[in-house]
Amino acid sequence: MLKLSKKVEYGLIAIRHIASVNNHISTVKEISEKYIIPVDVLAKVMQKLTKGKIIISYQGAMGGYTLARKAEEISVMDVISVIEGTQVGIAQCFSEVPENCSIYTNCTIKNPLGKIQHNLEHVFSSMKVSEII
Amino acid sequence: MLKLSKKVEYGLIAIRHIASVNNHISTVKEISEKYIIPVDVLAKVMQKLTKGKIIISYQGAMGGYTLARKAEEISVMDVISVIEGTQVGIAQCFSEVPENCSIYTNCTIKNPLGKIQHNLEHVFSSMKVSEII
DNA sequence: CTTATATACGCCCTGCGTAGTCCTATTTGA
DNA sequence: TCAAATAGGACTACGCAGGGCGTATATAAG
Ligand code: SF4
Ligand code: SF4
Repeated sequence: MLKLSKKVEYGLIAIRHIASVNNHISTVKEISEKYIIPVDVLAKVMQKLTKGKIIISYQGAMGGYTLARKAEEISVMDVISVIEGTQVGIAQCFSEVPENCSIYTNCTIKNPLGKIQHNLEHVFSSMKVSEII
Repeated sequence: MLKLSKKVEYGLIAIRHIASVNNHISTVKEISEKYIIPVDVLAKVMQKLTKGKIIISYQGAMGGYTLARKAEEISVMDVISVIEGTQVGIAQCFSEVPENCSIYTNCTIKNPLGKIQHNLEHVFSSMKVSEII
C-alpha cells in the first residue's frame, strides 16, 4: 500500500540513465543488463513513456531511446502518471468517478484527504529527473 | 497504486466519528450503519487501532470504543502505520530489509526516492485527526 | 444465573492488480 | 537480405485487498 510499482521504478531508472549519458541514444537491452531489469517488462515501460511523450523512440537497427525534453522538465509525477495510465489518487474518489465509491455520500473524510492528495501531488511534481542524477 | 486501503479510510472515518461525538463511547454497529461500512471489516480495524493504543475498547454490553488520546495528538500517519502493521514505504527497500530488492546494489534511484519518502511521511504526520472534524 | 449485547479473533473465499514470460510483427541501418 | 531494435498482444503465477462466517469471551442488566 502506498508503494510505487516496479514499473515506475524501472522507468525512473531508465530515464535517469539516459540523462546520465547526456541524452545519447540508449537501448532497452543495454539498460536492462546494466540494472538487472527484466527486458520485456522494461520494454513495455519504455513504450508507455514513448506514448506519453517523455522519451522519443528510434526503431530499427541502431535504434533506441532519448529523452523528449530536458531532465529539468521531467518530474517524477509525469513518469508515474504516464506509466500508471490512470489518474493517480490517494483514494478511489480521486482516481475514478467519485460515485464509484459506495459510501461517497456518507464519507466524512474526502475533503481532508483531498488536502493530503494535493500535498502529495506537490511532492511528486517538484522532484525533477535532473535532481536524481 | 499509491492508494490508501479501505481499512485505513474506515479507520479514519471511525476515529473522526468518535471525536465528533466528544469522545462518547461508540459501537462498531452504530458506526458501520451510519457510514455503510461492512461491520466485520470495521470490527477488525477497530481491534487493530485498539492494539495500537489509538483507541480504547470496552468489552461486554454497553461497551464500545473511545479515543485513547486527544484528537490533536492522533495523526493520519499513526492510523496508517497501526492499521497497516508493516512499515509504510514508497518502495520495497523502505518497508522491508533493503536486500530483499534484487536490484538494490544497482539501483540508482533509492536515494532520491528516500527524499520523497521523507516528504511523504511529513505530509501524513502533520495532518491530525482534529483537522478532519 | 441467564440473557442480550459487545468486543476478540481466526479461517476462508473471491476478484483484481502486479510482475513476469513468451511469441510475433514491424521498422530500419548496414 | 540480414540483424538489431522497437511495438505490442496473450498468457501465467502470485500476493493482497476486501469481505463473509463462525465462535469465543466479556459484562451489564434482569
Ligand atoms: S469517498 Fe471517502 S471512502 Fe470513498 S474513496 Fe473517497 S475518501 Fe475513500
Ligand atoms: S532499491 Fe531501488 S528498486 Fe529496489 S526497492 Fe529500493 S528503490 Fe525500488
